[in-house]
Amino acid sequence: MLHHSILETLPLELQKEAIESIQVMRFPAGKILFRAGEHCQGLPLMLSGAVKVQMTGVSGNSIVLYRMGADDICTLSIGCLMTGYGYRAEAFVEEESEAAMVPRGLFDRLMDQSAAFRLGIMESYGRRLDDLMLLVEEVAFRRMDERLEEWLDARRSPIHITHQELAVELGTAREVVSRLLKELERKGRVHLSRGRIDVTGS
Amino acid sequence: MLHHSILETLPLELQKEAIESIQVMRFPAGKILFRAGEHCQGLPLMLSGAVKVQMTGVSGNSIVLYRMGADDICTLSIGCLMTGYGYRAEAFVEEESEAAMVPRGLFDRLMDQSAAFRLGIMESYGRRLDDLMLLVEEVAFRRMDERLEEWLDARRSPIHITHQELAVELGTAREVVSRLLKELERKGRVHLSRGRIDVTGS
DNA sequence: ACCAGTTCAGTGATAAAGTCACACTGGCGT
DNA sequence: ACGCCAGTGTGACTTTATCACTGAACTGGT
Repeated sequence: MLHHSILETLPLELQKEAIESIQVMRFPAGKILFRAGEHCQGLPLMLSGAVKVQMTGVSGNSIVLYRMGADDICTLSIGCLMTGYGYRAEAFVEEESEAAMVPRGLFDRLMDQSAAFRLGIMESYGRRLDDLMLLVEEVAFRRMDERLEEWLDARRSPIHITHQELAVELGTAREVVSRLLKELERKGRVHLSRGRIDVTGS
Repeated sequence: MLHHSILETLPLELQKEAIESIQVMRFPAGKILFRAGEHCQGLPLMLSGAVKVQMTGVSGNSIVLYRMGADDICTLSIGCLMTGYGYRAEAFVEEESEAAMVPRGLFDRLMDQSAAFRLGIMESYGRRLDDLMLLVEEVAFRRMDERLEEWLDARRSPIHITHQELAVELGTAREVVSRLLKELERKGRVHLSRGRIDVTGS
């Protein structure tokens, strides 16, 4: 049930407890894992799939902060659990995912007794910190046309996405994305249709 | 020697080891704790003072990411230690600071044996994550004039800072700060002189 | 006190990005 | 076939970023 997750590396005794007290949940694509303001219901340790975490500003604009994948633990949930404050961001399941929901007591015991688990936690934190630092730099200083082109080049055509969704990926306005894409189409780099972008390598 | 730091809460045995293997260092204001690209020389656990962490983009522009204060552990250093990569940011001492430099071995032992220490680490990580998420939102969506006014209102006049330094605080260009400040001066909100801003409440 | 060098600040011109308002269009359900 | 509406295109305007340059304020040396 625990696949190849970090939980498999636990000493047998702990593993037994883990299997008893952990609930493995399966989330379909499109599901909302949590919303801003909600309180933490347990610590998701991702076993498979992909979840994007995004935040909505006071202005109503949103931006994708980072993504979680297998073996990531939701660091935001740890924070909520510790402080008792609600989430500041929201999480969407992008690909069907499985997560082990670790209860508080077990989390504390794992932190206490498994160096491998601690390492996993710190790696998750490290990745998040890194992702966010890079994002700050991007948003603060890089040009939108460059960022858009990189984003497009990083996936395989055809890309199924609306301009609005793409704007949230980049943290900008829908109109900006529409205009930049149109410009790329004029240059022959892409072909646009409703909800779809074909990148024509040339 | 360890003041009121988290290290005081350790069981006696560990505290003894800590006192033996930890070097308490004192950094004068202005000192550079580390630069981008450098490798980690030990884990600073702040005992007092204030350190700002900032990052420089490829464009050459810089932005202040967050600040560390008493009882913060440098999460960036943990990351460097774990991964072996160099720092992605640089750290400047703002106020004379003291930090306990925790060697790798002791860090592992503390993580293993002290729940309080683990909690401290997770709190530091949580604060950093929070700071960065808020910053992303600010930089991506908020107006510069508002952010500047808030920044000014959050300190007490007179403020000794150059426009360039203030631009790094906000993650923008020096000219933008100069123009916005001039505008505020026209409105009678501030009085400007070289390296100094007087906020005239009105 | 004067000068040279350097840092800091101000500003015009222009480009990029964000905002607001509104028109158009492709696809879906009835 | 029609209406509906999410998705897209675009003009007009504002805000922010960038480039290039000027001048003012401080520094240290003579």
